[in-house]
Amino acid sequence: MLPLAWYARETDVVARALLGCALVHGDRAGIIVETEAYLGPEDLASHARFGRTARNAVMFDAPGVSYVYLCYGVHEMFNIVARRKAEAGAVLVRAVAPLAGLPDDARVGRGPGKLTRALGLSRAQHGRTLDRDELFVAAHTRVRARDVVCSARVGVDYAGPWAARPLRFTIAGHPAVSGKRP
DNA sequence: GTTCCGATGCTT
DNA sequence: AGCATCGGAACG
Repeated sequence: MLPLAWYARETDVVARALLGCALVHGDRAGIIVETEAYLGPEDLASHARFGRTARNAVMFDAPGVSYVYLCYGVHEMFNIVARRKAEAGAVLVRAVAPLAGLPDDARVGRGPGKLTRALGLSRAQHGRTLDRDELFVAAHTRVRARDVVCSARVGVDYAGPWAARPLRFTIAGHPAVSGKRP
């Protein structure tokens, strides 16, 4: 299990480091293959851009805590608070490959809304520290630097200059990465 | 194959 | 009003 201090680094560094790690919820688990870093209030794509609100408050608190919210009224999104000294920061987990307790089908964890459904994550897990048997992240597979692709984040075109920043991290060519097939 | 659109509810 | 999405319908 990764200790809470592991998340107390720059948000983009944590986003990259989460690739290949196992996200475990109860008896279900997936290997993280896609993440996005959302920086502090200056990041116009981040929920933190409006400052601290009722929804995003945990982003401003201690690292290693889950931030779960409902998107488009339909999908639960699972984030992990991660930052060093910035005012706020979180990593959106966008895709996992089945590891345990899931159908052996890359599609079930492909996309941020799909993975939360597959792993049974919802706002019930919001604000939980990731240091309990029930919900945690563990080191699993080492991912080589040349197997990591950085690109622009998905669905943030409104964010002006921040939309193009390479803050999305994927394992190159992995079948569970969201989006179109290459 | 691509593009378009409705569902659905919470946030500012 | 708009959104850190998804799946199905419509179209070529």
